[in-house]
Amino acid sequence: MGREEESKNMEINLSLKIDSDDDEQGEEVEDHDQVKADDEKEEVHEATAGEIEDDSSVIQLSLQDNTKTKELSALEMEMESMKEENKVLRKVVEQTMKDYYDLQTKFSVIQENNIKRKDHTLSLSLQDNNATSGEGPSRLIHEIFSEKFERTPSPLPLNNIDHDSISESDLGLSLRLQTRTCEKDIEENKEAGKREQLASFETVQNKFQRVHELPAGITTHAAAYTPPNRKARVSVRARCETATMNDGCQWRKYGQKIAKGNPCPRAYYRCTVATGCPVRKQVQRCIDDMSILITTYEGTHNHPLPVGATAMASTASAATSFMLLDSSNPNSDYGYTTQQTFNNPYINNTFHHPLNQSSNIRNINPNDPSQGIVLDLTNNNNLHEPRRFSTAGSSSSTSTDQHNFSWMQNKYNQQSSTSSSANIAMNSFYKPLEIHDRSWKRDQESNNNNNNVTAIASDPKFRLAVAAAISSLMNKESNNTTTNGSNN
DNA sequence: CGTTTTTGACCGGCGC
DNA sequence: GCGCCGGTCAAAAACG
Repeated sequence: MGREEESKNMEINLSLKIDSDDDEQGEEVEDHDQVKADDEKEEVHEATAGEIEDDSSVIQLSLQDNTKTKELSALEMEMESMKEENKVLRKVVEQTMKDYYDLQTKFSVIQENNIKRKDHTLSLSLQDNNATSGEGPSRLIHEIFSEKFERTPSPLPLNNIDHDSISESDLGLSLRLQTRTCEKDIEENKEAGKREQLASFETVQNKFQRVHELPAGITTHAAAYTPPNRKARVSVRARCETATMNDGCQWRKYGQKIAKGNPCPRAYYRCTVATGCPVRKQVQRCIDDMSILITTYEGTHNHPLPVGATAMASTASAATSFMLLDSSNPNSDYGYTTQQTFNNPYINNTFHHPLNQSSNIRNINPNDPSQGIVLDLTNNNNLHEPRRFSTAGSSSSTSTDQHNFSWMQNKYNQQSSTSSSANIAMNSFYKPLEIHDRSWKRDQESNNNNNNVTAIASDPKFRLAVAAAISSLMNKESNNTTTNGSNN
């Protein structure tokens, strides 16, 4: 801010200088003209008087004329040279201003990149193709599927996916991998970095493939970069009208708090699929957009997950794969250097949250995507106007805000009509999701040089994970449709 | 009556 | 040492 003001001042000062110079110059010119005109008048007047009064003085006067003409021409020459000098000076000032603006632009770009680097979030979007028409995400998903089935001899028994029967329109889902990194740095380290990252990714991938080959063929790379004494975490942002996002697991609410900085209460759930399952999740509305639900998962399930939960786990695995890859990037801010081992023989849906080294895990603000990995299932292009609850009540049910959402109304209806949050329709999980083709295209263009995305997108394991995630979602949806249909 | 939710109390880490 | 704050506990209430 200070710098901006300073620059404005500089600009103003400079422009004032130029103006004043111009004015002075103009005044000088005017003065010269005035002098010239006065002199001429005097000359005429004097000459006339001389002719009338004394003929002998004519020679003297003509001599005076000659000297004055010489003086005038000298003055004109001087003016010309000054004009030239003025032009040169203007050019110098213009050049300086140009340089200044160039520097300013570069500085702002650098600053932006620094912010981006700090806000190093991974965004995975599962979106509804019906929301808009477009080609970007659907093209990727098509690519993933076609490559998966045509090129990669899949060890995966993805019986839910029929290559012939699934078209992108049928699927209605698309996946977008977006990373925000310092593009300049990436460009600079284009060649070396690419090779390094790919190499390190492959190395670690191979390493963990051997250890954590999942039954479904999905490999998690998450374990490597979870610090000790810190449970893996990931935040999922999704537009959701219901109180909680259905992820296929059974959860029991054990607490609710109003966290600082967000009037929306944060709900604490623990997994009840199996006794002693250490997985917790926190659910909180986004303060900026109340339609967005931020779900933060923590820990690792000690039991096989339901299909719907597997979808989320797979997606998270894909995301954590990315994080692993990105952690090999020296530019990365992720501070993971240590390991956490898993006992889970089924699904490692370990979610990662790259914490600030000095921060305690409990200080994580789910609203703060800059603090770690975020699975963003929202359409940021169509962010609604910020909607806030009345802070009068701690519970959303007491809110009298006119922007009440159906999830608020449904909250108790659902709770009363279902014995478990897992019974909430799966549709609520991804139905509100929207597409963002424009950003996709933009990202595609801007990420042409992005090694991470390229590496991830071309990674067969990632593709498998994505495919598995989508297949699980589809399976769940079809089950739900059937269930809903039978219920109705 | 069993299960789940609610909600105030409690605990522990952290900063001042 | 104290207060703040996030997270958890557990008794009471609500629900099916």
